[in-house]
Amino acid sequence: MFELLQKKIGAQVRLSEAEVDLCNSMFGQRSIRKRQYLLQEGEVCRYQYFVSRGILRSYTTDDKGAEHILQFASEGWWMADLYSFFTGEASLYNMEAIEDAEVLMISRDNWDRLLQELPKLEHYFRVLLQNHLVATQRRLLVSLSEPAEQRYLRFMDAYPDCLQRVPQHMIAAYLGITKESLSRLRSRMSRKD
Amino acid sequence: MFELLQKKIGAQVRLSEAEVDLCNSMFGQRSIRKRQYLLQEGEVCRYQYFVSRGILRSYTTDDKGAEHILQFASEGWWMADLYSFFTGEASLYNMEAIEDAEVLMISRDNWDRLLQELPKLEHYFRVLLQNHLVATQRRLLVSLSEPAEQRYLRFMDAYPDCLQRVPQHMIAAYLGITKESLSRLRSRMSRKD
DNA sequence: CGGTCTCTTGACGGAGTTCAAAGCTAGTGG
DNA sequence: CCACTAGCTTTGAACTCCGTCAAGAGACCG
Repeated sequence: MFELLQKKIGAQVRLSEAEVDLCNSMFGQRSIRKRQYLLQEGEVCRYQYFVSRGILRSYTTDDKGAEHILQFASEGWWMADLYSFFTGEASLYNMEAIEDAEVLMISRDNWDRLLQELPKLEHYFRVLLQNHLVATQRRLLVSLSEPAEQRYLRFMDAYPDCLQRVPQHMIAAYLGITKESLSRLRSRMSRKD
Repeated sequence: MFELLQKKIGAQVRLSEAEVDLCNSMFGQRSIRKRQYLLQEGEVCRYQYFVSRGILRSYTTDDKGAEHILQFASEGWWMADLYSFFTGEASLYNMEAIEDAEVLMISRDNWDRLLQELPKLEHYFRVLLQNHLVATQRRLLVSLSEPAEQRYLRFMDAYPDCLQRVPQHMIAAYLGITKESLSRLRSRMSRKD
């Protein structure tokens, strides 16, 4: 349950056994079935989630009812609406399991306590955020500058595991195109090679 | 020169006078004229920059020669290619002054030293990154889900100061459309009201 | 002035959307 | 074990927004 979390933290920060135990004690666990929600638009995001099994997505729905996916999170990834988590404002996002999943979760109170007890962890979270920001900026520029086909190729390259586990209409919603366009694009590509 | 920087840091972390001096001593300064570069694609980003006067932009150029703007940075904003800064890899981005500007700059060595001496600052930088990430994620979803006109309205709302100081073709490059499209969009909008 | 930077306008083309329909697959219950 | 349904993918035809290419008009600066 906690091995993966500690492996990720351990890659950035050295913790004693007692510190590891303290850290783990701050987290709760939860199992969630395919198609169930961890969070729905309008609710406050009360936890940061760490995926230990399965795969989740976060997304919004626009005025026309189309979904737009912010993130897929499989084993070892974090998921949260940080704005809502820290401000207590209602979230704009939905978080849903694509497969049956298990998550570790930490509340705002425990998070504050954790960082107070183990200030070293600020470093871990800073690096985490930094990597997240770098990746998000890349994705933004790619989505502004490249046509759908290249974005799909990049996606396949960056997240090969998702290809197997995520239905295509969700990949389309991640890339910013319709499922029909992705379907056509794929058949065009397979005709070529 | 340093007041603005300390004002921003002070909003997150309380520093003694000695600590403020230590912090400031880690930064260099540089003046830069309109249209000059702080960084060009292919170079390593050796500094993180804090804008104390003027306005900068970071952008990429795609294979067709079109520019795509990642960020505008006016007084009080940070600018850097964090990936290049921390890994030493070549940067994908260009950083250029839109107006004559003054920046504070901190090298990688000094940055490491600074965080070692004043670990409290991890907190400041984590919050900074967090806010940046939240804003970038919003922008990404908006760029996937909303038509150009609404994105322009949002931009005017969020960065009214940039409207005055940044030429329109750069705003177009920020929104992900061509200068021609933005021009037409604006004339359509002014005809309405 | 002459050149560069900026914004505008027009005609045409293309990538992707919308709407509608049909096939395919997997899970559920009788 | 079959029948039925719900979710997923594919295909077609018409349309639309935006990009491309080209030309011209102001505005600012040396």
